[in-house]
Amino acid sequence: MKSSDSFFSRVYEVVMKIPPGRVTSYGAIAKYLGAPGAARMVGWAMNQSHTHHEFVPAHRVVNRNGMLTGKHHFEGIHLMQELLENEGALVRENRILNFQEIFWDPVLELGLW
DNA sequence: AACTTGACGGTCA
DNA sequence: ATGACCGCCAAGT
Repeated sequence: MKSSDSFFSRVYEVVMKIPPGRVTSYGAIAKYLGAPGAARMVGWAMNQSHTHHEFVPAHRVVNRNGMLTGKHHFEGIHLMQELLENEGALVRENRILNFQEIFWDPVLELGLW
């Protein structure tokens, strides 16, 4: 276990709390974890998310513009989009059209302590 | 051991 | 509005 594992675990913990049909951003998670500016690390955590013992809905994490920047890391080039659409998100051209409506901010939903 | 590369995001010109 | 820069720091080369 490396020191970074705790950070990664916290990221997974938050991501797993995202309700189906809702999405959040890398930056929002980083901010919630008290590491504003470390959004890239959240992205890296998602990259490793498959190693976690529990299912991590990484498809519910997009960038701040609601764009599916991580779609290439899923098995199928369209898997991420399909998963989101199955949950009610409106996706078009790699972007979530109703991003504002379904955005789930951990700071607001879980509280910033 | 040094340098590059990111599933990012805010700031400044 | 657009684009360059910079901080973040783990992994890969």
